[in-house]
Amino acid sequence: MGRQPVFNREKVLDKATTVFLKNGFQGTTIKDITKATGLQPGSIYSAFENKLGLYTEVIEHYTNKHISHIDELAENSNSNLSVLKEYFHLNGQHISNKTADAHCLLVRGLFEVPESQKELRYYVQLKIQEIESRIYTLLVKAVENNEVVWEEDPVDLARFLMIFLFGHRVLAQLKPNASTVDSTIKKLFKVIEVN
Amino acid sequence: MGRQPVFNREKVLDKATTVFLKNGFQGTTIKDITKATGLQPGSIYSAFENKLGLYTEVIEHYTNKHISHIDELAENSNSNLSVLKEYFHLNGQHISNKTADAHCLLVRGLFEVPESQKELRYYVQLKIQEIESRIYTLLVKAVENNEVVWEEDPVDLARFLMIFLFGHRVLAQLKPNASTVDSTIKKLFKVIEVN
DNA sequence: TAAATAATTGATTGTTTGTTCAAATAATCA
DNA sequence: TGATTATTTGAACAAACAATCAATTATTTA
Repeated sequence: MGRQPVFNREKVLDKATTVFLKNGFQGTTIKDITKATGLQPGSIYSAFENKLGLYTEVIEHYTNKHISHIDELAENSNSNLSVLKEYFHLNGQHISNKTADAHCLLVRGLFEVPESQKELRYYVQLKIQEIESRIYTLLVKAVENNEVVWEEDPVDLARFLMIFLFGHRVLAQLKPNASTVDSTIKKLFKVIEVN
Repeated sequence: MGRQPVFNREKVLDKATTVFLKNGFQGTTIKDITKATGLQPGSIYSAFENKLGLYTEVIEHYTNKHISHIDELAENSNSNLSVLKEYFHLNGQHISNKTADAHCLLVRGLFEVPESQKELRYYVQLKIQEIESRIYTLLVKAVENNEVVWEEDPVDLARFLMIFLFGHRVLAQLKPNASTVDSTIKKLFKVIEVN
């Protein structure tokens, strides 16, 4: 009974994502959100409780998209190594794409979600772990299929790749050109690949 | 003529560094600074112009310390590779030290200094380049001395190591344990080292 | 159609923020 | 010592902020 929300929640989250991606959590005002979404403050607060509630939902939205993207890549390929490569190269293209906002909500969240927001911090860390575990699974299969050489625990290699991904997110802020980014990724895989 | 400032500028910068390191630029209020330094708002504004001026000087202060630390390491060693290793391992120890604030002002600055603050953004990028160029110089010498194997341009390897350093700064936010961090660094050097 | 229910509006609120400035204070120099 | 010059003080200010809520509007159900 009663009215249904007049706005499309997905679309609002997409627009809010863009704003948070550009300005971060602390750098984004409710006014920014009202401008971007066309919603009034009251509507935002009624739908998302408060700024942190909106931000949390934006992070969920953003991350779920990202993770299902990885899963899609994995489904449409029979080589585990090539899935990893493609994922890294797509990320690389993204961070060297000058027109896009090459921030990462999760990495950025790690820096600016204060210690006091324990739940949200934990959530961000959990989502990063989910990405790492996808990489781990792909690596284990790749080692089994002799696509990758790694004598030790694949957990370490997954962590190694994550550090590299993190590093690229920071590098993104330096607006590197695509060829530089691409060559660093190639070097990374040359290290672990069976040739 | 007239009074001299009653406070020690270095000490004030050190205390302000701690605050900015903990809360970031946007997360730090002048009140936080007055609490940490014991200075009144007026004194801060008289000495540093404004919040951004203080922050800029804090970044200078912090980075100069960091860079002279690298230079000291280089002076007190005759193996260029071991200088690099030590630098990376010291960084690794720092980010896995639970008691320390393992943020990095420069990396964090990249994320939260807004595009509009062009000068400061440029300055942060410049300081990062200074670190990269130290690493580059050490690498060139290490390759010359056959401590490191790298067929291609050392510029690429320096960039590769920087990405790794960046990645560790992000990893720091996940409070990794020291052994994990240490093993990732060892793996990194195993890749480039002559054995 | 009427009553009930829920979302939307947007001016307003109470804080918090960065910043200012006139008065007070201390150091310097002649 | 006295005059000058600078810093220090901290209350006060305007602007920006997250959040609120009574009034309004629209939708749903009976």
